[in-house]
Amino acid sequence: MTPMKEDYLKIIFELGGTSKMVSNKQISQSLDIAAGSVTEMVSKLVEDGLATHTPYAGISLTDEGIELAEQLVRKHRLWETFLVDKLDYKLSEVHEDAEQLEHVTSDKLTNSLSDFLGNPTHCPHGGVIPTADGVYQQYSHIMLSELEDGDVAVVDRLADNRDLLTYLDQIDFDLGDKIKVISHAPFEGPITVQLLSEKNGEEQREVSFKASHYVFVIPEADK
Amino acid sequence: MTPMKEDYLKIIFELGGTSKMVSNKQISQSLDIAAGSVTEMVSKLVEDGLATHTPYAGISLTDEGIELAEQLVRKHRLWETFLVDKLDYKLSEVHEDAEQLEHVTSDKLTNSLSDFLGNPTHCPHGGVIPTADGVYQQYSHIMLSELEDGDVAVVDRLADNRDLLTYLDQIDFDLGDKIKVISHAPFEGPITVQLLSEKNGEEQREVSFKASHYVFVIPEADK
DNA sequence: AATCATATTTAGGTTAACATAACATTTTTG
DNA sequence: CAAAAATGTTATGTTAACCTAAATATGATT
Ligand SMILES: [Mn+2]
Ligand SMILES: [Mn+2]
Ligand SMILES: [Mn+2]
Ligand SMILES: [Mn+2]
Repeated sequence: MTPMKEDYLKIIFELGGTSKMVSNKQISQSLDIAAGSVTEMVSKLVEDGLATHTPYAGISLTDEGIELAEQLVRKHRLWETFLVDKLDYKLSEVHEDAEQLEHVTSDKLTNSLSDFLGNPTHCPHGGVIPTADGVYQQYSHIMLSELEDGDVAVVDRLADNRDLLTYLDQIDFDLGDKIKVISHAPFEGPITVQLLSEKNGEEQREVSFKASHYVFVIPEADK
Repeated sequence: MTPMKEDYLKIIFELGGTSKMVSNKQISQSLDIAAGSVTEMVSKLVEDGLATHTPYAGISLTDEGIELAEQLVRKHRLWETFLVDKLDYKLSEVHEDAEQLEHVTSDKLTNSLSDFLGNPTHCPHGGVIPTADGVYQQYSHIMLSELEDGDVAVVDRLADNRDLLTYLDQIDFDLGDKIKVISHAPFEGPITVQLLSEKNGEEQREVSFKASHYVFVIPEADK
């Protein structure tokens, strides 16, 4: 394994390669690597028994590939937790360092770190941290964009993307906020939501249409 | 910069390349890399303005090279401190993880980590941790092997070598111990020392001739 | 001073991970 | 459904970092 192979595995995992097929283009764009190079690297992952590839159709992970990707996600998210909880990083600052650290993290280090952090179950963005034996609990996948006016939900998870997190930081929109959707502006305009926690009184936030697709929520139990 | 270039810089630094010239062979043996590859890499460091090279004579670091090497030592030793102080690693276990982590440690991470650890001045082996602005305090360089029978000294620093540390761990010989040299066995036999701290009563330790060259001490002030 | 041993450099070759460009296959669309 | 557009693959080339082996320089020994 190399850091590059690991990043390929992780992105295929994150693009849904555990269940469906992922396209060359998705990988190419996510990693900013030429399509031809992706084909080449994918064929190595196939040789290694970590992925399957049906030409022109797409790429998926094998069970072994999934296992490896999960452990990478575990390492990544443990480091994020460390950086935020212990070193006081901001949510938007954490990604680049974790992206590097994950590749030089032995199993011993991973488990020691997890213990040190109190074996956290979620990273600072709300993502689930897989356990050492690869158990990956269910997680939220309802986008804020899917809610309708009047719906109430808790912000459960944010995509791990620097630009998004910087934006949300700026408009002071946080993980854990309980919100009520007030209105949808037309033409892919922003979604206005009201913050429902005690501290926030009547405060509202406008979340851009695009950002609303990268914010995941748990809707309030029906009725 | 790449991890490999960084390791070359660091080893030249550790071999004394700040003041004298270091030979190709020393680097080659320390890194376990073929002599020809070392020549090649050194010429790249020279191109980068980090080292000077006089063919057949040797290699030294430029001021810029020294600065970079120091910051690497800083990162390495901060990680070692973290692993031992926070994650409860044994002294002999820290090296390999720190050797990797040092290469993926941004300046922000370095300084945050230092703060988190209370800005330590010494790594768990007793080595000095350079500060962010590259100040590198004086450190001990008198070897245990240089002491004579009857001399008293404090164990101040241990070379950062896994085999050595595992050995010292086994014979229960620690950093900080105050010792009195009892005897030198002939034919490069072990040095017998007595532990002088309260807890240890009359206990003695036999330190191998070879190991005694990798244990640095501060002798008790004359008389 | 000539020989021999050792250290160093140079030359030529390999592998991993990219790139670009040409070629092949799908998919979309008029 | 034919042509155009998009996507994917293959061919070829580059760079970093190694290697081995041959050539050369230095230093030690007779
Ligand atoms: Mn990564
Ligand atoms: Mn995260
Ligand atoms: Mn290293
Ligand atoms: Mn150390």
